[in-house]
Amino acid sequence: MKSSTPLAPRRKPRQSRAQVTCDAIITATAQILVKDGYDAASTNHVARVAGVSVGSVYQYFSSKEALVMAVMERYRAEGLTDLEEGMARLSGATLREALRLLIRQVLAKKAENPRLHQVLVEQLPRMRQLQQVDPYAVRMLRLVRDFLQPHAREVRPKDLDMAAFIIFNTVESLTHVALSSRPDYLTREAYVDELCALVLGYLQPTRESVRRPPARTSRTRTAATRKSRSARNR
Amino acid sequence: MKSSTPLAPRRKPRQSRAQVTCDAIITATAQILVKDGYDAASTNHVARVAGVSVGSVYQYFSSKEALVMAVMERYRAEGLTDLEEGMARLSGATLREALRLLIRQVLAKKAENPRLHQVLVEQLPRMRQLQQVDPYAVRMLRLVRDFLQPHAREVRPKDLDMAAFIIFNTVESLTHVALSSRPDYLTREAYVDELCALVLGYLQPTRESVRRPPARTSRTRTAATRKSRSARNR
Amino acid sequence: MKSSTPLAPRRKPRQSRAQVTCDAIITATAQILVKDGYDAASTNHVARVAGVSVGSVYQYFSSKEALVMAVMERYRAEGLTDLEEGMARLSGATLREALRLLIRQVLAKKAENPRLHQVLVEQLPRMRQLQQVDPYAVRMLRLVRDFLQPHAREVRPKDLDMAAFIIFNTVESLTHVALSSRPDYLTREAYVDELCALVLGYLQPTRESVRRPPARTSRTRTAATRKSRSARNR
Amino acid sequence: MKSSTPLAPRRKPRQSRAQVTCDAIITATAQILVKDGYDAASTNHVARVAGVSVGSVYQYFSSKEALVMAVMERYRAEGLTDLEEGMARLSGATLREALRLLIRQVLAKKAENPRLHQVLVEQLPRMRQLQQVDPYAVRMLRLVRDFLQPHAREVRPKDLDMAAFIIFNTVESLTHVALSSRPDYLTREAYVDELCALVLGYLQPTRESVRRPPARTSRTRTAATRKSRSARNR
DNA sequence: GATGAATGAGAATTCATTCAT
DNA sequence: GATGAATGAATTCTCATTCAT
Repeated sequence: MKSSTPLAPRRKPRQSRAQVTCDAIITATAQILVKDGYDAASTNHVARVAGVSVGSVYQYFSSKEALVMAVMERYRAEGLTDLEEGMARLSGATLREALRLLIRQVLAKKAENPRLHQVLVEQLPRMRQLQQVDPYAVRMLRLVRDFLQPHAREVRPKDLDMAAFIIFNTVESLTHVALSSRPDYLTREAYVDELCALVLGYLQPTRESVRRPPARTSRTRTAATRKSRSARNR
Repeated sequence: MKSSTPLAPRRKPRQSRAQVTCDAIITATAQILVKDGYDAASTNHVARVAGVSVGSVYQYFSSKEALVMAVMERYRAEGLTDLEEGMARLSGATLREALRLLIRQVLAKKAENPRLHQVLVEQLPRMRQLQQVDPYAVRMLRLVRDFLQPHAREVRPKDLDMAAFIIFNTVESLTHVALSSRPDYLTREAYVDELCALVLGYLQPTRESVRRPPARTSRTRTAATRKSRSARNR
Repeated sequence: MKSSTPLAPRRKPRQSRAQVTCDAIITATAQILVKDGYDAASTNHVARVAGVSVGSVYQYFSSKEALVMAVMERYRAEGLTDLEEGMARLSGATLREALRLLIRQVLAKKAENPRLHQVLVEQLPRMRQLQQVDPYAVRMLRLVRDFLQPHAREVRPKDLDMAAFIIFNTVESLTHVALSSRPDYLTREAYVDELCALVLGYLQPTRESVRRPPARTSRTRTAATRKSRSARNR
Repeated sequence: MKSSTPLAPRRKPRQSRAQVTCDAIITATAQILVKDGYDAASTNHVARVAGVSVGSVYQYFSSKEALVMAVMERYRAEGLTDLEEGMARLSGATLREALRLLIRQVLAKKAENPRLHQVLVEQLPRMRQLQQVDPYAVRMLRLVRDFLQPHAREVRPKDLDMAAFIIFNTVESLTHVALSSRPDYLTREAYVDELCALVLGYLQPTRESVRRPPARTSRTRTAATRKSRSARNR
């Protein structure tokens, strides 16, 4: 349908005024994506909103796709940075604590600008057809894997790459799908609990992994919990 | 952008000839979606492939969206039926066995026509904007919930609706994402194992839920594992 | 720069109203080419002048080039037919007489619509890049060759294909160039004389080939002419 | 369409550095014309290839047309000089010898850079619309006329201006058309022979003008030929 | 019911040209 | 003199949709 044009920005602006223009264009694109969706983000519309001429848009972006790509890039770079920082702050936390923090962060990030998130995720497959590899996804997975690595022995899955893939995508998807079809879940602490239970139950199926607040002596607690649950379910 | 037209087929054709035409149109649309993607599925193209005139397409479908919607409807109806039948065949199976069967079925279904699945999933959000509620999703969730209900006492989550939501979307998403970015996973039994572990670990976190074939001496081994892990975590 | 699109008309119109539209489009294109030149013949402009929508233009012609091609085709078909008819009327004429008639006809044809002729000739090379072979040119040359064939023994050149090529292009070019840079020549009988002299001198260098009116007994006349000319040149 | 801007270079650069820039621009234009054709020769592209900014291009050339014009000018000036030199070397040669040399030279010149020649010839008409008179053509014709002048008495045509026009354009056109549609002819000595025959037959129709090497006993053979032909024609 | 010709708004993209720095 | 960012009119072409036959 479309000959594959390179999606990378066309030229790196050298003069500062060019940088301003370039930023304005990306920002305008994001705005339109949020307000009116992908189809409304025509290059002319973007130019108009950015307060520049179409020509300027094409000076920096070789196509409409490149434009969306740039927004995506920016958004995902943020996500990556956030996650990196989040993880940096995690030293000393238990796996359970760490997971809860990270899941909460992912939810918060997406809830921050749900519309943009939504539109970008919807366009991802389209972009992937054009870009063979998705360096962002690769780095994200690596991050999760590196997070799991030190816990390798406490954790059931042997294939940490697959585990990272599963965990990352589970959290992403469940956040995303809640966002679009059960927004009420996003504000319910129970949902976070369940996500944590899901991931922890996957990583450490023999532990009781859901009760909050975290107990001190895991062995005893587990036994207790198990008993009490049987009681409840009776 | 677009005035919201009703997406239901325009007329239920009563004559069998008309039914044939209508089917041909849906089939043609599906074909094109699979072969060339959403953008290529122009109404004229569909008409040509279906061997009818554009006029006839508009006789049965009020818009392009209605067309895609019909394909989606058909595809999802199949999925629903499959799941219903799958569940019907489940009587007597343990939760673990049942889950494995169902997960395998979902994977198989999607792998059957990955391209169509992909395109339709990509278009889902677009459709959702037009249809506020997604009756298919509702029924799917109900099905999963009804499946969980009899196991309510063996299972940790108390909010079975949320559990159904989480399980259903987890399996769907992980199948989908594997399809598009890790097709190799689809053929690896280990991936099915992990999905089962994920869901079972969520539903029954205190049980050992992954080893295959299912261990007979689970209690002992579980205890042992638990001990060694506690040791490590100390 | 441009991926090579097929230049043949897109669809043969089946309904008569379509034929009307199609003709109107070609006629409008020709008009614009004549009045404003190639660059002005934008598809929108053509549509406007033809009194149809751009969409209709693209229904029948796959690109702007196809449009010009159609005009060319029509114009050249006329030229071919004219030449065929002209030759049919030639039975019994001597080579000299025949040539004079044909040359006069070519000149007349081009003078008939000089502007159109000019524009089309200018665009020929562009079209040739798109169409590998030029069937019209082939047929024209064959026509000239077939005209020479019966005279093969009266005529000096042995390679009749090359002779046809040379004669045809000489007459064409000299007509064309006169048209664009010496329009005064077109109305001067002397110019026709010279063209005849050129071609005849090429075909039959030993004959005296220019004097008008045609003499009866060629042998005597030739001798006489030769003598008188020497006298003049003295 | 376009307001008629003067086509002469904007400023004659006096500083040598500027001259270098100016040359670089013309050379770049020529290069692009050769490699990618007229449409690809955008001013920005030219600037990039020339290693200057668009602004600099417009410092020296008032428009894109002026740019192409400059290339044309340069190319044609070469042609003119070549012809002048060629003629200067001709003293003592017979008309026949002279013609053969000149024709060969024209062919060689065009074959030297066929692509450039082609592009420029295609653009000639466009340029002519802007420049009413073509001083180059005028000078070329004068040159040919001056060449004919001394032979005025050996030569049939009396209107030497028209003769120059015809000869010049015949040779030019037949070279050009061979270049673009019968490149094989360019390397065949027979083609040169035929061109010579054409021109000589035009200038001196009573002489035998084609046999090569030039016959010494032309009178006898000519007579013989004439006889046999008359016989055939009888 | 069916056809397919016609529509036309609107999309992406280019490129000659200007002008502030 | 030189730069290159910015311009924006203009162009090609598509496609969902309508409606006369």
